[in-house]
Amino acid sequence: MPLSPTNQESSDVRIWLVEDNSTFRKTVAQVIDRIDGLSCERMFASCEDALTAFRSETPPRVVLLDVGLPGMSGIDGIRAIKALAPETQALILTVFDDEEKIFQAICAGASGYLLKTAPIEEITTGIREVINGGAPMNGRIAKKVLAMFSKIAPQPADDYGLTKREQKVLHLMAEGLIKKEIADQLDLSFHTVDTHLRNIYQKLHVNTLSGAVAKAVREGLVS
Amino acid sequence: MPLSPTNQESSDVRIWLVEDNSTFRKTVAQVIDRIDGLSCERMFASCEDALTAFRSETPPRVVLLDVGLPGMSGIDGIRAIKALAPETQALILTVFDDEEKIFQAICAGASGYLLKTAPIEEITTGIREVINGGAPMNGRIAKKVLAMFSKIAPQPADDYGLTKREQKVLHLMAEGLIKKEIADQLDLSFHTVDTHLRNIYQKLHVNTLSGAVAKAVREGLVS
DNA sequence: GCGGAAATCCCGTGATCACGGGATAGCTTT
DNA sequence: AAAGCTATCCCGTGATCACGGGATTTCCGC
Repeated sequence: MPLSPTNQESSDVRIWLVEDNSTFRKTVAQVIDRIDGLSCERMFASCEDALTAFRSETPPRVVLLDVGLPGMSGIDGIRAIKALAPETQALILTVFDDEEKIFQAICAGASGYLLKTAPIEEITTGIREVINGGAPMNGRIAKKVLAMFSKIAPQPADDYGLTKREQKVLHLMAEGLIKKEIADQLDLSFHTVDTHLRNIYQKLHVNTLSGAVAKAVREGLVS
Repeated sequence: MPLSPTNQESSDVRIWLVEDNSTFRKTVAQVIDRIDGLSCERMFASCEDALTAFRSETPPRVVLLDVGLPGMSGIDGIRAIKALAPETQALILTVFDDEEKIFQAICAGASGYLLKTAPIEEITTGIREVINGGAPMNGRIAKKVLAMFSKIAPQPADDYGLTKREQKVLHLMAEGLIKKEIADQLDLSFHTVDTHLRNIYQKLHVNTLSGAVAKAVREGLVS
């Protein structure tokens, strides 16, 4: 005799699933439903269908998305879902583990990245993690995220020995001001600004204003 | 009767530990040694001591580092260790979970970020993970990493309706070329480049070349 | 097939820039 | 005290830019 007639859906964490492969979809749904406290409430075969539901129903706590969907991709799906329901945590569930996909998914607002090739329990533990404020990721994925991070983030960035004044001039140039305006703003003569600029050219090894500004912005020499 | 006289250190994964609190250091070492296949071979109270060993001995597979060490910090320690032994995986083990520390640690080359406040088993599972090519992170940390990532990375970025040709011109401008040079390179007349540039100014709402280039570089309109 | 956008080309003028020459004053380093 | 760097200022010239006018062709959508 069961302990309760099991009608506690109201307290279950609601989960939606977007996956075009019906076999895999059903398997995942079953696994989720078997977990206490989780309920795979809705399933969709496409982002378009899911978005319709997001527009008309109470959004779930968590949504699992495949990447390789017909029509709108899971990546774009995340973006759209996040726009409609920022509180919903989106988890990517896919076979792709290339940096490009991971990168795009994270930037679109994914809260985690699970691999279909992993044991299915990783999905349920992943869901638990994301509910607890975590960001579940397959180990290899996490490694790649860190690698990408340290790659894109830090430029030790020479300042090319620019003086304070030169930096200031360069900064205002990157704002689109012309020499005369900079001179006014810094309460200098036009000629002074001109001289500073010449020194900047020399130090940055450029000979045009656009080149200097581009280099400055690219390498973070200016705000 | 034990199955073997336990002298298989040679096949154990060697781990070093850098932690100034002697109590915690011994605890962690014990926990690690108790795990089959892991051996906490050396312990240090400072990065300086550890670095001496890194210079004279065979580097370990994994090194655990505290952040708040006297003398050289664990962050700088990672950088130094990675320079001496790029193959060694460095794990941060600390009480700090602020974005700045995490950020710096990752950029220094950390392979994971474990919290002292977490159950101690997380340390051993973390070591296993990193050995298997993963990047162990506390859930909250992982979340923060993703958040930072999507913040610093890429803006959806309007292209301001720039045409192909305009983009190309803008790109070359950001390389520091002058109109004449661009005209030559694209096999165009000077006047054409000039016209394109005017249209660019209009679309970007700027009225100087430097302003356009700065905007383009800042918003990723050009490579 | 007709309008519109994109891409191409042209002229001229006044503003701005790049860079060649300078110079002076203050401050640090030696 | 001399040397070196920074910051400031000045002149002039030729190159380049910004922008006001145009113009023609091609291609795409309706």
